[in-house]
Amino acid sequence: MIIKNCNLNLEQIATSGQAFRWYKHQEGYVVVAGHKAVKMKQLDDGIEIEDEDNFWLDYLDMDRDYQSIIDIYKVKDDFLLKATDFGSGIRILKQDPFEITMTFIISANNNITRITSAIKLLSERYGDYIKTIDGIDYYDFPKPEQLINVSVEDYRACGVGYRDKYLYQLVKDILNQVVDLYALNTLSDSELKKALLRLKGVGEKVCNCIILFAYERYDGFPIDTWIKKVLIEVYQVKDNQEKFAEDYFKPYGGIAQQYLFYYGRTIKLT
DNA sequence: TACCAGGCAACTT
DNA sequence: AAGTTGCATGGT
Repeated sequence: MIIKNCNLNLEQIATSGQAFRWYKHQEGYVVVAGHKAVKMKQLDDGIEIEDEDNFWLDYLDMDRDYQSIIDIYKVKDDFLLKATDFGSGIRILKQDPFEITMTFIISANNNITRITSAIKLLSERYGDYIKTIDGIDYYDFPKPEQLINVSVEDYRACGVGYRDKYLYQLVKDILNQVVDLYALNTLSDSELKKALLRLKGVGEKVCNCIILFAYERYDGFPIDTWIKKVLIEVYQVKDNQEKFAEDYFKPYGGIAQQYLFYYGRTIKLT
């Protein structure tokens, strides 16, 4: 299918730090999501996906008008003007709660390369085989049931480091029906955050990533090491960053944050 | 070698 | 309540 939209850039989405299963492939990307692996290619005024499933329209959040959001932020200050221009093709993907929660537990105090490699290993070892595209095999992110016999050491062997025990605990809690990530979407923002913060390995930052990328809550503002640099060097805010961000970047703090992250990380502040 | 990476849990004060 | 410290691991 072809999707025409000017706020839709594959490379920007792939490198914006929200998804770890977009693989550069020939002229475009192979994207693994929704138990599928498909080729996507950039066009001048949109993208082409080698698949007809309407799942992708939802996954890519095509019902939202990102230009109207950019228009809100680009007039707030010069840095946001540059950031929204630079990342005008970014969209917030609607991703799977379990995969996102596991992924962002792994992301803590880690770098994007290692996170990507750990997610790939987990999928190859424990997820369903999906298909082979141009000689490369693609695997689904494992479902909790497929991780039932995976030990703390097994997680460690996938390169997740000391976060192994957090992953193990999360899967155990899900299998024992202590938590149901797929039932949390009915909760209010604050109740959802409280439920997620109870999980080991999930703190304020990871929680904000999870609610933004998997629960369509766009006011969470994840503050990581890059965003800290932006807040300090650009906005001169060193203390009470959460409070400042919540106020200054509303009402789509999470989306604004994504522009700041993508731009700030690219221009390498300091 | 020391520091960093989409921070967090556990511990101390 | 607020501040400090250790943490796996590969890259620079």
